[in-house]
Amino acid sequence: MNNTKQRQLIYETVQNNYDHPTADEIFHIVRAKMPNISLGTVYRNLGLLAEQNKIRKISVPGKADHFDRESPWHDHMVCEKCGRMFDIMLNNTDAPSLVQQLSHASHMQVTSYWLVANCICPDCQETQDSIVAS
Amino acid sequence: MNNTKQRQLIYETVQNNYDHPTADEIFHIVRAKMPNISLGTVYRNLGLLAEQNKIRKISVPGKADHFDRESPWHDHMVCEKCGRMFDIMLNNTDAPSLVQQLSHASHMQVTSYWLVANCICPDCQETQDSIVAS
DNA sequence: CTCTGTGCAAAACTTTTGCATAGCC
DNA sequence: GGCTATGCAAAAGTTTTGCACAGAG
Repeated sequence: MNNTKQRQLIYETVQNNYDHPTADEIFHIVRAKMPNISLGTVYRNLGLLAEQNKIRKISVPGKADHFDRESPWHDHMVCEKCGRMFDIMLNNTDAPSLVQQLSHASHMQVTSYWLVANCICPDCQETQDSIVAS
Repeated sequence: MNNTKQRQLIYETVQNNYDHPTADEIFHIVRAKMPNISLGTVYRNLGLLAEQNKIRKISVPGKADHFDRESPWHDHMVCEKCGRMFDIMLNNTDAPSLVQQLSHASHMQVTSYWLVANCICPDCQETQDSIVAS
């Protein structure tokens, strides 16, 4: 895998971004610094980088995929009010991992999973509370 | 919501099918009985029925959505060899539900989640074993 | 009769791909 | 120089939507 300027920039962009951007959002960010880069290149490199576990791809039902910087394993939640995506560490206790729970319950070999939870984030919860209270 | 022949047939088709068909598969099944039905009608009704919890929509990353008959809550696994989809009951024990686990770990209100696991099903596991053994 | 749903086709949206050219090693 | 990657645009795959007409209540 060659080390091209495009690939490097795409990688750094994801790695330095904490907002779980989509491919299209990454395209626009990257394009500000490299005006000729194409969307195809962004998709190709996001796919390759994710395949090598240098970044992570997060699928969301019915929406475009999001991408996350490389970091210790965690899951994701999406606020159903504002749409922002949040990280969540499911296994901060010594409970069985979700893969273990799934294997155990199914009696099959489970290799991985996709999980996205719907939540109401603290900001939106507060707004909701103040509406209810008023 | 009117009770049309199309809607009724689509509903029955999903309800009587145990293979987690996609919209397109449902379209072909239904079309055998009602040759003029359109794909748009199938999509519209699957969406409506899922919204009213009369059937369930199961998203799979990078693939078309699948649909499942109405039945007690369960999650889904996809065999990474043969692609078949299986039901799984995660909560057959008295362990905390996944929603509880997520709420607890995140300190947010979790309303629902989407989960699809990758597995190797018994049939494919067996094939694999016999290859290894030979 | 009125309102909702259908059929058809076009469009929307995301992602992938073919191909000629450019750039890395 | 050879091989990989890029840019561009077209295509693929799934799902949604606009509109005129048909059917349900």
